Amino acid sequence: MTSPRPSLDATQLGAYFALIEASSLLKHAVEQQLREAGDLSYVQFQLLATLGDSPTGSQRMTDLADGVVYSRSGLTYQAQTLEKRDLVTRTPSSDDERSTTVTITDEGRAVLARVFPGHIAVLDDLLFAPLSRSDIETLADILARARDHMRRTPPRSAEPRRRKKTTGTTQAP
Amino acid sequence: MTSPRPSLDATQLGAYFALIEASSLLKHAVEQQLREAGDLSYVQFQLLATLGDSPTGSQRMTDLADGVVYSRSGLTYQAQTLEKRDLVTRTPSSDDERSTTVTITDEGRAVLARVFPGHIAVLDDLLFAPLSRSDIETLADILARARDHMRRTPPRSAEPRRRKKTTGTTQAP
DNA sequence: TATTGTTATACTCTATAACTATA
DNA sequence: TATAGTTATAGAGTATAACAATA
Repeated sequence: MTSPRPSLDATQLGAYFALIEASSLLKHAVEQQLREAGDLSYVQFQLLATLGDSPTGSQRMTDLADGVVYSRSGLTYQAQTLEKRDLVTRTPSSDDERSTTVTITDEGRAVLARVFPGHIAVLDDLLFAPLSRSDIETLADILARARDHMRRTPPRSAEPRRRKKTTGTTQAP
Repeated sequence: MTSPRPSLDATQLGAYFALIEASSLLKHAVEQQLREAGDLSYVQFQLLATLGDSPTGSQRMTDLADGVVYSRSGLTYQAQTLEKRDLVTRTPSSDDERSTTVTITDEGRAVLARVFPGHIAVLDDLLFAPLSRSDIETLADILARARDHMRRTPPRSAEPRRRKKTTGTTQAP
């Protein structure tokens, strides 16, 4: 199936560790800033930012879950939390009664606006400061390719929630 | 203090998102593999791997915490969990009675060995597959610089646990 | 007094499974 | 029957603060 895997070489190990450590340190710092500036967790920020980016300010739950969160119940939990704070509203979709449309409120946008400057400052200070312009471009290019590949490659067993077209032959146990 | 921060440009945003998303997807996949293959969380794996790498198979709690975990109580919790499973032992340090020395056991090494092949397979399939040799080298270089910078730049307020040398003038409240 | 580590505790987050309702 | 979402629930993980013991 997959060829022999003796081990990783030094370069690969270095890339792996650097990726994990850098993202972990960055996320930690960002989480702290988001908590202080707007009492938001990272996931909550991601949800608000996703909605804020959308032209309508709205998204279906499932689409939100695909982008940000990994389980549906987890998203329900976060959506409830945000709704309690009046940062989003949830309404039944008009076209498909099963769906719920989540919409960012003015207050939600206000929190985003309050949080953004510090957020950017953290990124500038921590991530971009030691990198050249071309470093950043290269980084974006390489990691985007890796990310796109990962999105295309579902974790071995766990089949994707969202089956594009039932290929049919998946008749196993 | 810090100069005006209008916003991030497209490249910066791309690099930031790609970093967060790629690392998040990768970590998720790795966590699943570690859980299935050895019933380990990522932090637990990091702790075991750190100990396994050490020439003596041992580390002081504080040194472990510095490298892997963020709060000391969090490390105590994880160390207890690992000790219950006989994957590590904890003993008072001989030189400094306050310290605890954590040591990986044979069984801990066995779990590591059981988990490694799959771990590497996930990295190969998900992270390295879409990247060229030189991509990987470049990635390692850039992210290592970013990581080192972040380690040197403590989050604005929270002073580092480990004060190198008391600069003295910190005479506040 | 400062440092190392543990404990008690509270809270956030996530996931699984069962359930409802609509398509 | 399949899909969208919620609920109940349980478990893992983390952090804060108070504490004990040693330096």
